[in-house]
Amino acid sequence: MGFEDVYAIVCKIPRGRVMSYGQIAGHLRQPLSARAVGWAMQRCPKGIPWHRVVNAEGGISTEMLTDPPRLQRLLLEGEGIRFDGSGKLSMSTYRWTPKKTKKK
DNA sequence: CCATTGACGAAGA
DNA sequence: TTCTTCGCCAATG
Repeated sequence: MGFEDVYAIVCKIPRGRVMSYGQIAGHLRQPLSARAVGWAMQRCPKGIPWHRVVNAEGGISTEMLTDPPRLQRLLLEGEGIRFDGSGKLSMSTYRWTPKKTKKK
């Protein structure tokens, strides 16, 4: 499983929706590789909607790591996503489930 | 080859 | 509910 697979899925996430690292790993048939997905995202090439990837709790994992800080949240809010008082979004509301690419 | 780390996550305490 | 531990994958020293 190459990072290309990860990027391919991320690119399919529609505007205003999100996916978690573990969810993406699951679609690559490797539900235990959430961390590897995170690694891939950290090195994601430009041009992909990286901000639509959040952790399983609906929280932002890049809060203090972007320039400027909280950039991811700003981008998501710009797509209409609302955050609660804990700085988290509702996964049940915004989670996106791509079609299973039948590529075993 | 082994140890450590990291945009993760589920299970325990 | 919050904090800690452990497992997993890929990359690095």
